[in-house]
Amino acid sequence: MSENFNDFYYHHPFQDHIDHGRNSTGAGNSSAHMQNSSAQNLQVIDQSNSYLGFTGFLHGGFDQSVPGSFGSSSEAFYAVKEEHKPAVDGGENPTTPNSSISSSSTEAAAGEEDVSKIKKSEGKKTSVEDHGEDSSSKKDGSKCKKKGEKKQREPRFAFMTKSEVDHLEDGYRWRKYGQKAVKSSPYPRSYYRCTTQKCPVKKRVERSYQDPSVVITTYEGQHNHHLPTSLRGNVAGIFPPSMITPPLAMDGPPANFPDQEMFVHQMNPHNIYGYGGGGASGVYHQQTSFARDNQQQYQGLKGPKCSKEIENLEGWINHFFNSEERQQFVLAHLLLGKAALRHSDDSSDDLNSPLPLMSSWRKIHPQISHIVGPQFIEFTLA
DNA sequence: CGGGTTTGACCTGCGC
DNA sequence: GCGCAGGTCAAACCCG
Ligand SMILES: [Zn+2]
Repeated sequence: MSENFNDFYYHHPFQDHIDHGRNSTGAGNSSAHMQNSSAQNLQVIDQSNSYLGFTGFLHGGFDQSVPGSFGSSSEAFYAVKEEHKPAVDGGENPTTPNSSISSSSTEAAAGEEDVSKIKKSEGKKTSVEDHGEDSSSKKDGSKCKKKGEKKQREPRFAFMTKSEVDHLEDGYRWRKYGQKAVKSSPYPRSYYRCTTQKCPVKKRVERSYQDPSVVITTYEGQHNHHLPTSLRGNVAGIFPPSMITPPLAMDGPPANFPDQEMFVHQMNPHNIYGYGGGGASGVYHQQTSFARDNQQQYQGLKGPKCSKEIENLEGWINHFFNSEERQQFVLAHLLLGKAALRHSDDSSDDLNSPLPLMSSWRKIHPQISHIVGPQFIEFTLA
């Protein structure tokens, strides 16, 4: 009952020296086949309230008609957050889901270590080992950076997921290539790279030091291949095959997709893993509801106010929905974001009613097939 | 053995 | 220039 998640509030100045011991690092369960740790732990997530917030935080994506003085460079920050509680077992016990969207005007300050600190250069590796014979120095700093060929940071997508498992299964295979201690956090950050050859995608995984139950996964880059067949089954049930296929088929997505995105998302791993069963239709199981009284807790969250943001979001939702884009997570989050957005913006609706109403979701996106219970929605993306 | 994880060294950008 | 912090590398391990 102790809702200690009020600190979800993203970035935080660094003045918390929470160096209480060090969490046992990697936790080791990073086996490619998640199953093991996925299911059991999620039970832990037992909040008494549910809420969802959406934060639109962009800059550079399009004219900064957004009031607040956000970010600094061309960064965008979106945050969708939701808390849920496994009210499933045995059926559902709707606990009077309140609905509300937190929207404060705080400079969301993109996650300090996640988004804002993205540096531009990192292409240091030199795959050309042409040096002479000696070259005793290992990697040596003499990297011949190809002129202006510096790889710029690609879009990043960060997800905050409430989970006991550090490394969440997402359908792709990853190889860990590093781990570092995070500045003011007892938890380490792990670096992974997609094992598919030639695929540039990387991701970082770290546990929030503010809320240890939350895992922050940051993806960088786009896969240039489809999901490994071996693992496909695990997510096939979540997203339609059409979204797991060729990426390059993009038909000109809205040009204003933010450079970086931050999604604060909390979902039940159960939905992801345990869902593969179906495999037939793409279903994204998401529990959602709103709690208005939590509102003030999220000063860092705010709903988008300018219609531009909405259009932008809309454009992307459609894009990901219609194209072969396989950013399933992105779509899921965009939908969630839109839902939140709609709710906050459209205050004409009674915020007291739970969002999970067919009519509500229909408005958000027509393709959503049906809803399961007041706190559980089922997006059938097909 | 092949493929993934560990883990300390090494790089690099940045602020002081 | 130094030191810090985020990122990478890669040799040493681990494990099926
Ligand atoms: Zn990949």
